[in-house]
Amino acid sequence: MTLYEAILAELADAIESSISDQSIQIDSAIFETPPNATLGDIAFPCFSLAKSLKKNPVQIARDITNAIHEKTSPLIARTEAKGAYVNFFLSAKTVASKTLAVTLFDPLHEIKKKKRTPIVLEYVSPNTNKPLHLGHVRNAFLGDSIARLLECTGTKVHKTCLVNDRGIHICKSMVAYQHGIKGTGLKGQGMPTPKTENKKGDHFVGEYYVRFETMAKKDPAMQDAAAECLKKWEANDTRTRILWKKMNAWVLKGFDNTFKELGISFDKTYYESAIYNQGRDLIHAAFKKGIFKKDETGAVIAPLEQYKLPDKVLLRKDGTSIYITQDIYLAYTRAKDFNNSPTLYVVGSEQDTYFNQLFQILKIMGFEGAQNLVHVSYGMVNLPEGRMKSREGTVVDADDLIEELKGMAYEILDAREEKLSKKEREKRTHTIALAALKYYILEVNSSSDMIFNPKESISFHGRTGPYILYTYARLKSILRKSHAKEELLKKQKNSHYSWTAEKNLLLLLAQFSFIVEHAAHGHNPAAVAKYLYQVAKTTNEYYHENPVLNASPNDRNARLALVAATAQTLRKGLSLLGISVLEKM
RNA sequence: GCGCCCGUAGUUCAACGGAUAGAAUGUCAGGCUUCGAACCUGAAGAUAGGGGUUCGAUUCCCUUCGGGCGCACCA
Repeated sequence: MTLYEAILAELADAIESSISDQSIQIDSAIFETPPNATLGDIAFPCFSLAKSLKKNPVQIARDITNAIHEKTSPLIARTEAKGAYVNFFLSAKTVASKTLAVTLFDPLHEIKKKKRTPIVLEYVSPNTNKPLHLGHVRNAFLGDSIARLLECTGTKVHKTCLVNDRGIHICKSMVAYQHGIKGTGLKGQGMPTPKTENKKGDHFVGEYYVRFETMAKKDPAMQDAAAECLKKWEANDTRTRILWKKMNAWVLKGFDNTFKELGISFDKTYYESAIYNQGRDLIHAAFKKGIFKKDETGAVIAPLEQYKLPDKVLLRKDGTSIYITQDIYLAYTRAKDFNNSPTLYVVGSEQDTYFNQLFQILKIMGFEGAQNLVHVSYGMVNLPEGRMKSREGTVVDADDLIEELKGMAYEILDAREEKLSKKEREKRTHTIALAALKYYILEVNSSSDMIFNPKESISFHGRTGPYILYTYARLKSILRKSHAKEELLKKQKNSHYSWTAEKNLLLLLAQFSFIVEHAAHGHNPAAVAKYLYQVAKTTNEYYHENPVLNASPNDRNARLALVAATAQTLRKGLSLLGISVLEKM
């Protein structure tokens, strides 16, 4: 049980003991936060009791309020009935001692003690023909944050990536690269490389992909050349394979750099080229059992009409495999690799139908873990003018975006008096830039589409990552100037907090583990992001009004403890979003 | 055509079926001799239209209009 749940449970007990019908159980989930802090700290709506008690909910609220008094629980300072609501005003002192006892030490201690089943996560899964773009960035941040959330609840997460490193799209880059150059040796002496062009490998290859598209518009033979290249690749043609390997290596090296910049890592990477051909036996076996059918052309299909899904082709009429063939195979492989752990696929919502098909097919094939596969579907990132289209050059490149944000952070840092070492300046610009981007993306509910306006969207003011970083840095600054010992602050948990300003912040801090657990369970980093903004905003309001260092000695220590607890919560919460903090900024 | 998703301040985002629909940004008006102004205070500003269900609807159902995404022997 988290701290906040314990508080709610205590209120639920108080309500239960105040009503005559002892058989009624109060579910703590129905407590609410009043729309306005002046109404109370926690609200209990009485509508649900109206039926069982056969009374007007307004009257019930009045009765409960009359029956609860200060002796009922040390947590409750007073109660007020307002309409059908019982509004609880909590004792600041009790909330403070409960909250600080937890947050000053380890805010998430309670929830990480539970033993939970390990989980496999698949995310990002890029193609190796062009650089990563904003869509991949959303995917990467979501997957990474979901992994962090699950990990902090005590769940072991195996982060996996499926690299789509073969197919016609890669062949297009290869064809464009070779175009017009005949007779070069196997090692490609004299050909441009990322090194000779001084370009990141994925950008280098991506340019050839773009070049292919422009050339193909004028010369239809290019498409045939790409198809020919794919055939050769599948036939294991040496020259083709060597070039493919070389270009893939460039791209993957580029990806590594970008992932490193983004702070993303994987435990295991699967390559499509290594598995794409291996699902056929599974399909054949299932076909023999009569689970799948052949259509009139001879292709193997999964009939899914009874599940209200479109039928799905599993093997081409020539017997070769397609994308889903390997995904089926991968499900079995991964189950073996990770001991049948439940699997989360973090993939865009445009593939909702595809994953319904995949999971249904695995189910009818009798795949053991089929019930434990979840498509974590996230919305598209659109531009103000619509969808990002690589052919029209409207994609937002991940590397460019990071550089632009770093530039903005640098300008602000540069405008300050403080002289920084090169290393420190780089650390700060990077941290601030990534905080802005991660917060901007994670703060939106993941299932929603979002619009990204490159010119206006990212700012460092208001509801942003840098705002929260800034709040943290100021808190740390206060703590530094106080010269207070940590041990001293930890003793402050029993201080007398009686001011409403502190209580707002304390109540928020009390909710931290509660919020985190729900966010982890719901695969929903946005809940944490929103919460952290609330904490930062409340903190700013608080120390703007209430001096800490210049307060009376008793208040000073109590307030310093609150500052320490808040900083701790912000740091921990940000880390769940993959955002690092700065002690100074 | 069939299926899924979405229409909330100028803009970008919130709101377990619950109290006066919240923020941010932009606009306007204020606040640095005061722990860091990447901050704080205040003002104006919104549920696409029409029906229903409910004590109560931004939320659920029907419908109209407007967007997006699927319905590949592409990956």
